[in-house]
Amino acid sequence: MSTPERRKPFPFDLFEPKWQHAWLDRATFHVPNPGDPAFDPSRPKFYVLDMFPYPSGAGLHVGHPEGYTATDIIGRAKKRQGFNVLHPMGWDAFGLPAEQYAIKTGQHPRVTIAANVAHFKGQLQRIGFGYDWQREVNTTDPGYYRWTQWIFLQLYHSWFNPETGKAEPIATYPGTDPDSVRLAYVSEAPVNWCPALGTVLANEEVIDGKSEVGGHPVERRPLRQWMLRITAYAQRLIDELDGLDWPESIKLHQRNWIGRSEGAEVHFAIAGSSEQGAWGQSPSPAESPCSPPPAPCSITVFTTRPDTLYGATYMVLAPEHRLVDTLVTDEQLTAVEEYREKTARKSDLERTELAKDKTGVWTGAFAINPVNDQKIPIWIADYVLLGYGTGAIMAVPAHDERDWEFARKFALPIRAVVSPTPSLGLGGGSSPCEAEPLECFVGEGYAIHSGPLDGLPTAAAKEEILMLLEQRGLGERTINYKLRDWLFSRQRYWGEPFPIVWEGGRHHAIPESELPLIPPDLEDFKPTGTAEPPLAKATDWLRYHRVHHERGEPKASAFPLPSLSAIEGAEPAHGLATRETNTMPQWAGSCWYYLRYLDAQNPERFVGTDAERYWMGGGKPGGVDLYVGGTEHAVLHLLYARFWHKVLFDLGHVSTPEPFQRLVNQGLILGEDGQKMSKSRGNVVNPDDVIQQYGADALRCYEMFMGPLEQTKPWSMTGVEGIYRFLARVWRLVMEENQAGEWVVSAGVQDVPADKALLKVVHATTKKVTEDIEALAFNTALAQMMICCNALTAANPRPLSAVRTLLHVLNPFAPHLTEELWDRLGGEGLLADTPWPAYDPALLIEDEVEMPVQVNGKMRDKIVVPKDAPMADIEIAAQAAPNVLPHLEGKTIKKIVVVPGRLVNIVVG
RNA sequence: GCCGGUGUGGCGGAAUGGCAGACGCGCCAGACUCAAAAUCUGGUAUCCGCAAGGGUGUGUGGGUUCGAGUCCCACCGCCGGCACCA
Repeated sequence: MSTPERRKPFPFDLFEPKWQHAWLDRATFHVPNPGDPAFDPSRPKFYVLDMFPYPSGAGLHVGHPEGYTATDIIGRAKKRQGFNVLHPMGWDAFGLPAEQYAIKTGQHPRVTIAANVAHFKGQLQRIGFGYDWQREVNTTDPGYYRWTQWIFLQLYHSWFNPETGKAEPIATYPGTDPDSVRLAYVSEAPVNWCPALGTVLANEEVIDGKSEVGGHPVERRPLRQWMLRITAYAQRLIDELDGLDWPESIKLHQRNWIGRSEGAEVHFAIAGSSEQGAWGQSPSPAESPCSPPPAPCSITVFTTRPDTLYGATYMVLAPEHRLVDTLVTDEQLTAVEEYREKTARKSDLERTELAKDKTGVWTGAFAINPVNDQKIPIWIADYVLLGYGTGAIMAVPAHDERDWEFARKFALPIRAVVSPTPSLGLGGGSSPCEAEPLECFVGEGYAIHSGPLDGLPTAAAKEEILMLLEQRGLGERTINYKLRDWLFSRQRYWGEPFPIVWEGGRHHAIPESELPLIPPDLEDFKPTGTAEPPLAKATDWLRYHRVHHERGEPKASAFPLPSLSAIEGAEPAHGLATRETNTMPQWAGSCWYYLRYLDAQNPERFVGTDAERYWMGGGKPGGVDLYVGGTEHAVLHLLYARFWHKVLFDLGHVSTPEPFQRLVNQGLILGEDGQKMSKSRGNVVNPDDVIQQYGADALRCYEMFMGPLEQTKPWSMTGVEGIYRFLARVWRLVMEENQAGEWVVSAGVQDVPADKALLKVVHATTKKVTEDIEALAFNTALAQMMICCNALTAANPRPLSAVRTLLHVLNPFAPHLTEELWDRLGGEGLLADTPWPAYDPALLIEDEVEMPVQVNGKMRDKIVVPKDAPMADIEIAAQAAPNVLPHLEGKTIKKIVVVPGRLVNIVVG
């Protein structure tokens, strides 16, 4: 015989779907835009945003609902507190994860994505999230990526004007070669090529020499690629963090990633290539045949310590440096070539992680240290990176760990020029001292053995040498950033095609009227295995036929597009032009999705002006009031989105300089074993199973009760049961079973006034929950509601008004249960539409207060005194307390500290 | 190596410089039950004590203060990130 399933403590399986449908049918969480008939301009706006998911085949894991529940609680509470709440959701569906999944299953990504989106959406709806589904976006929808392509064209048609510090239309560029300054440009630089994935990757997508997706090896390879000039915004991306309410750790992370460092570029003449001795002889740069701007006979280095220039005893170029070929002597040619080949074969991993042991070879050439005319050897070594600074350094082994190591290994001279203390420098003067220091000193101190700099503290020495270098044209102040331009093209099928055509080796934008540019419907969308993108297989699509616009140029065009024929003098209608076959990276769609939500259906613009001003407005730099997501996006997504937003802001398309005002990172949820959840560990918790067994409200409340939102914390199934029991107690507060086994409203709930103590608990709960939601302290809000529930359970009869208040404040956490009980108790309309309760602070004040009494800081007894008893009375009562007396015996009272309403401390000696 | 975070009962965690351990889990006892589950009630840091009460206690060691989990200094452990960026 089959055992009937044990009866559930409350019928969540029946009422949860019911209320989910009610919210959908009534569009409870739809919010109108300015201009819509239902729009209420008297309400303030609140834009609360989740990081939208990749709809992968695996479905949601319990990490997703953590942040999503937090924002849902905020959104539901704010709505009931009188805000127009925008809380949307969408799908980040282009890119590698989706495409890899499609390849694995052999189905077209369009098909798998549609299925995955349906799956994800169903899961989210079963948790009861109050999203405005009328604003749903999908980055792979032509109506969406049309505008991703449009934004790319804005980048393509713009340049960063250093004078104004802003992006401007390319037409304002005074130079002759606009292609050299566009924010979207083509580069031939070496890139991270991943053979297994068949694509290049951004620096950020390569971890330890392996691809972030899949962990495949990555190698360096020169390829023609689209780049976005994010480095132009480096300074603004640092500076404008200041106005944002982000965790300091994330701001710091971004600052470090951008990696600003102040220093100098110094020009070193190459010995033998021309006359040298610029320091003492020719103060005027114009007179020197070999003076800067750097001619081929000099090497420019970047340094943050120009004050150590006198200690530069050799020089190192990156092995790939352009000048190596011209510098190398015949004797050293073989060694250099061998070394360069060996380096090229090394993976990034070998070059950095494993290779703490320095390697390098001498080129045979010498440079001249411009301050003392010393001949110093020029080496190549792979500890110098081509991509940073000028790809060349002056080596100061006495004051740089890496140079020190290298100099020791190859027996190069080491010369101390900074002393940690001023006294050590006294005897030194300017006399050369070749005695090698015993250890490397990288800190700041006082210059020694440095001619005119001697005795100066490091900061002043830097200033002095910079002045001298600049006077003589031997160097200049520079600021360098670690941040590189953003490699923006991928050799994959599943991404936005570029709105670009090639003709005679040159690129041109297609007109906006031709957007969206839809990719060809390839049957075989797998990577080609070569650097040739899959789109190149679509021969028909590839051929570009210029569309003649009978109705003239499209209206939204911000800048007149150059005519192809005008530039090339060619006849484009004959198929001479071919489309760009690269596609955009996954990040493209997520760079601006928060803007599309504002006006998701707009066919005319990427976002309507009024909608953008309203939802992003509020007088702060960032428009989104609260953005919740994981730390894994601390630099990539958040930096890219800020960059695009600033470009759009500069060009006048959006009204704020920053996208996200307040950012909160939810913490990682670990498995029950305290380990990171993963399939291989078998500790993955599926939210569907939790809902099946305990209901959506229990899932939501447990995720919030686990601990502080931002903290990493382990899952516990018994913890879920604890919350489940709490929800069941709330249910039984209102409902009981009759003899037929049906749930009916309990006779214990009566319309009677609450007594004073109960009233206090209820109002204290309203206060605490209201404040804790604001502070995102959901765990303590739930703890208070448990206290309230326990107090109500003990009350007989249970006052209806008090029960209702608990339902009010519990509603954002457990929306289904509270909606059901609200309905059973005869509440009007949906609880989700009901105004948030107020509390009366007067009810929280006690007539009498209990005060602990300490003697010398140790708790001894407690006294109860009237709320506003005079200090003197309190002191007397405290000294008379039974458990205090023995501790005062034989001692003299030195002092009595009375903190009104808190405690008394009697100090005795 | 550098940067950030974090250390509180058996567990998750709570605590504007003012009663450490709220709330929940677990455990123990009791009620209900023929019995169990569920539910309800009470207890539960640790040591001494029959108890009243007392000693100790928020990673370690110092300091500031009438009073420190909280503030300051120096360490230690764990977690995360960056990593030859000149």
